[in-house]
Amino acid sequence: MHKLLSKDFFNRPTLQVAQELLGKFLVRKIGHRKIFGIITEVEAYIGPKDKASHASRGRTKRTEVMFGKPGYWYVYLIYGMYYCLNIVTEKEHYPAAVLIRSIVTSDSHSNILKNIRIDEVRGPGKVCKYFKIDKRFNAKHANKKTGLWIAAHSPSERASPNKVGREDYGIKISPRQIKRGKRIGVDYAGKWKDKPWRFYVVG
DNA sequence: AGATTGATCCAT
DNA sequence: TGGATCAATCTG
Repeated sequence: MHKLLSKDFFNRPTLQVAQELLGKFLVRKIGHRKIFGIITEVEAYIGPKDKASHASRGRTKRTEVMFGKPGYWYVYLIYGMYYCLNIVTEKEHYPAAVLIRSIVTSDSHSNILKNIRIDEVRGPGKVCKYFKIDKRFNAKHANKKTGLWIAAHSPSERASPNKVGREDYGIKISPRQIKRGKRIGVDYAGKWKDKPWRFYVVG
């Protein structure tokens, strides 16, 4: 089983969701192929007051999705060139989301826990490029029908489930592997710019 | 450090 | 309607 993360997972405090997303699998289905990666870096954008968040300008056509239901994608174009992927969190009408900044990837022939052929994709623009994500996903539910979702376990068909040392066991991130820091690229956000709402995996 | 690039938002 | 801005990335 792939254990697709559901609305209940995202309908919680954003800082908690953000940290728990580390180690989860981002999965993109294109035709019959699946691309997947393990989430290694995220940032939280929380509430209507957070000046670093697009939602601080209120409900607009663009930010509407952040005020919507948890478990939906918020995808926007930045600098006219790069897409950024967020997953909406918390209850409807409270604007919050988690930006997925980095992943590590491994194809189905690899064994992640054996550390064979792991590629890092660092930066939200590069994550979207790697997964072929664009505005079409904006405001879509994160599920298999959409073709883009988050799972607790690897979608690999090859690995055996529930065996330690196999991909399908999932990735356990210990608290000591998680670092916390300021969000990137939000120096304009006044007192909000220094909020330690970025989480990333080391080692 | 500078260029790139276009959707978005708000003040004309 | 115009123009500043921007949750980034690449090249020097």
